[in-house]
Parts: sequence; structure tokens; C-alpha cells
Amino acid sequence: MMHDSAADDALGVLDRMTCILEAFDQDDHGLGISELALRAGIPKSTVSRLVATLVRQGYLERDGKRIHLGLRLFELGQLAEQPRELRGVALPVMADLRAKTGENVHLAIRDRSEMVCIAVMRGRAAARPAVRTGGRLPIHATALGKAVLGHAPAAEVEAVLSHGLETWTARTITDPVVLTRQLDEIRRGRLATEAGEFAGTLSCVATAVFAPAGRLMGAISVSGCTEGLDAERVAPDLRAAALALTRRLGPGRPGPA
Amino acid sequence: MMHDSAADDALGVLDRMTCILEAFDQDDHGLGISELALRAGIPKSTVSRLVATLVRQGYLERDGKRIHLGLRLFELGQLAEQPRELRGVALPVMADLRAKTGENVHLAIRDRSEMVCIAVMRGRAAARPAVRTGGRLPIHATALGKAVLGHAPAAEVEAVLSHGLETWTARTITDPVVLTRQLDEIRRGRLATEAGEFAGTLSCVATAVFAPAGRLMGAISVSGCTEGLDAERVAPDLRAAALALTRRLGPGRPGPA
DNA sequence: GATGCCCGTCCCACTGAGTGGGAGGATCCC
DNA sequence: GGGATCCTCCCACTCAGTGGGACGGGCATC
Repeated sequence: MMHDSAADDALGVLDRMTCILEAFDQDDHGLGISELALRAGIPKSTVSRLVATLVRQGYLERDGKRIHLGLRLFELGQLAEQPRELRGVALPVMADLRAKTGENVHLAIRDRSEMVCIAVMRGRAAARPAVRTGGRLPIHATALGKAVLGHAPAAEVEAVLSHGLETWTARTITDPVVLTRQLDEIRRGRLATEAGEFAGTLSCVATAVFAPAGRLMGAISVSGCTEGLDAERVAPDLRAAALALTRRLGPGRPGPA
Repeated sequence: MMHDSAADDALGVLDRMTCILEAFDQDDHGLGISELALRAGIPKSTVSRLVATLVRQGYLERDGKRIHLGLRLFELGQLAEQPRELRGVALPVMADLRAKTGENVHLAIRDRSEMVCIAVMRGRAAARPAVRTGGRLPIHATALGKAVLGHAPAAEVEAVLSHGLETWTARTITDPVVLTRQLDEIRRGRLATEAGEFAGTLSCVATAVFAPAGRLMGAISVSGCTEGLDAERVAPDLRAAALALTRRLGPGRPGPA
């Protein structure tokens, strides 16, 4: 039982569950047991049994043969610490920033070498945003990522660099030296920018968001078509938004425990 | 091992995990292992080990001794079928409804005998909304709940009634006959209303939301202080919003599989 | 700096929860 | 009706998971 040729096989029930949950992506409208078993790399009979349990718990739902992610995940997700802390206070600030700039506004949190998008607001006439809420972005190829990374401890920056800088477009920064130089400037107060480094025709300007105690929380950005977006124009509004966020994050808990 | 006096004890790892995740509620800012073990009713050493696994998977995060719900839950939650299907198309419609009425606007989905709130927008000068996004409401004591229940199959209505109608305020409807009569009217096309049946000073008007194929999706509501809210005034806007939602839900998949 | 308290982790012998190959039954399509 | 799929159920095997208790660290209090 449970012996693969390679060395990557999952061991516990929880790992199996994760494999199942992660088999879903945004454009599935329900998967069958067989498809799920295939994607998760787990025998069908095991998947069938696990799915039954997960349905009972509300993590999955099923409608005949179609299985999809359940309401309880949404519920729990709304209680997740970092998004909850930020989203509530950020939405009005983001709405204001969108009104002033007319562009797409994003709020994201760092997770290792990716950014997880916590909120998105679509600008008036702007391009379709590159992520949905809950989506992930590469940290080194986005303004949001660079804004956060610029204020992260050197060890963590190193971890990202050594992780390898994946190429997304011809303009993606893949040279650690170039990236490090940009991060230095960001640390000194410049806004993080990005032009076509992640998706062909999109550009973005971002800045880090701090809690009052100085704790780094995430980043907020303004983005739109590369031609239409004037970084100089949106800079003051973006900076003001970040400050407003810090203020609204309230007295908060003191720094790191 | 694992023998309780009562007959309610959880058996599998997944049940244990659920107990742990559900031990968190909205006003915790991180729990310790001991507190968690206490709430979940699981031995400390087991909790310690499970938490380590859940942290590795991203469902939990820990900062020193404080443990809280992790980003991955938020991520997965955003992929949950029902909220995803509705939220995206609903937000503009809700914003519009708020602009027209000035009151709080809610969108909710049914889960057994409760409604899960999928989106909330706070009105201009309105009372604080009674739920946050991701929160639950009793189905029989809210307009949102009654709006959905009015269009549910008789068997499901029966299940809710036999489940017992919990008292929330002096005005909560606890008589199955009275509730059934209201549901009949709602089925015939009346808007669902509620005045102080859930929370003392709040009132609400709601209507069901259908997909184009006629599939019942959830409900949308307008709510505010009992004195300030004029059901007659908001009714046309509310009905228009529900229709707009159906239209925006697109061709969609055909009815039940 | 000794005492007590509470914290979270680790150890390890025990065992039943979880496993998965295969049978079985339903459904659909050619 | 034959064949291809799909999902569930059965059941003997065994290893993943368990939890009592020992352990070491942090923090008041005396």
C-alpha cells in the first residue's frame, strides 16, 4: 500500500484531502469521482469514500455526479485572519482610489513567493483585471509583489531569489541583481512599478501597506493598460490610500509576538 | 482509545480537523494549542500534531503560539461553487440597489435551515448590518430565509419546520402554521418581509433569486432600521434587482442534472 | 534562584481507521 | 444487447494516527 516509484507521494489523510480540494480550479463546474481521482492521483475507491466524508462536513457539495467546492469553505475563508483584518477596512479606501483614478485597484497579501489577491475592484473603462479575488500572482513579476518584497527581511528575499525567477513575458525580470536593485529603491520609498512583466499589455503601480505598529500587511495597487496608465498621475492617490489604510487599521495589536 | 460516555464523539481525522477549524470564531485573534484542544474536545498532543500538519498545508497559520485560520482557506473559499456563481454578477446589481434605496443590501444562499450571507453592502446612513459576509442567519426568522423557503420543495420546508423554530426575539415566528401561511403568499409572488423577528430594531424585505433556467439560487434583500424602512418604497427596486440578477446569470447550465 | 504553573512538543507501544483491488450495479450510448 | 463508464460497496490487511505521560522552556510569584 502507498508505495510510489517516485518520492513525492502523500502520506496522511489530510494530504489526500488537500490533493482533492486542490484538484478544483476556477473554471470547473463540478468534477466526477473519476476525474477527481485522476487529478489527485488517488485510487477511485479512496476518493469516493473521502468525498463522501467531505460532503458530510460541507467542504464539498454534490449534485448527482458533479462534485464542487462547498459553502463551508467560503464560510471558513471569510474568517481567515489576514484577509479579514484587511478587507473590511480596505474596501472603502479601494473604492475611493478607484473613483479617483478610474483604474483597477487590487489588494494582496504575501504567501511565500506568491501574492494572494484579497480584493479586486474593476476600474471604469479599464482592462479586465489579471486576477480574481483569491487568485495568486508571482511575487517577482508584479508590482504588488515587489512592493511587499522591498520591505521584507533579507533572508526572505533571498529565499524568493533562490526559488528561481520564473519567466512570464519577455519583460519579466529574471535577473536577481536587477530585481534586488529595484527592491532597494522600493525600500527607500519609491513606488513599485511593473509594465508588461506579468501579462503583455498590463501595467501596475503598487505600494506596501503597514499596520500602525509598523507590521507589514500586504500591498495595494492601481493597474490598467500599459498605454493608459500614468504612474505619476496615480502616485499621490495611491500613497494617500496606503496611509489611509494604516490609519484605519486602528491601534491594532502590538508588533510581532 | 476514543470512547466517550455519550455517543457524539468524532471518529476520523477529518472530523477532528473540522472540530479544530470550527473552534475559531470571528472574534478570536489567534488561539493557543491548549485553548484549541479545550474547545475542540481533543487531547492536546493530538491537536498539536494536527495543527502542525494543517499549518504545513496552509489551512492554519501560526505566529509563535497564536494559531489562526490560514490564507488557503480564503483561497479555496473563493472557488466555492455557489458563492462564485452569484457574487461576481451580483455585486454591481447590489451596488445599484444600495444607491437607489440607501439601505443595507444582502445576498444569501440557503444551507439546510440557515442562510449563509454571501455579500453585504452597507447603506449610507443605515443601521449596522446584522451579519458579516460568511455569517449565518436562521432561515425562519429572516426575510432572506423566508424568500428562499417560499420557493423550496414542500419536503424541505417540512424538514425546516420539524427542525424547530428557534426564538430570537419576541416577534420571531415560532408557529409553523403562521410561517406556512407566509410562505404560501411568498410563493404567490409577495415579497418576503420581516420586522424585528431576528434582531430587535432591524427590518428587512427580500426576494428569491433564480437562474434563467428557473433554478433557485438564493435571495437578495434590503434592510434597515424598522422605523426608517418603507417596504413599499423599496419593493420596485428590489424586484428589478432580482430580475437583473437572473438576466446577468446568463444562459447558465440547464436546470438540475 | 527556587517554586509552581502553564505552555507546547516529543516519545512510543498499541490498535482500529483508513486503504485499495476488485466485485457489483446503475446508466448511457452506439 | 453489448460495451464502455461511472460510482459504490466489500473486506482482509496494515500502517497512520492516537494519546497518556515525560520533558523542557517561559513567566510570574515568593
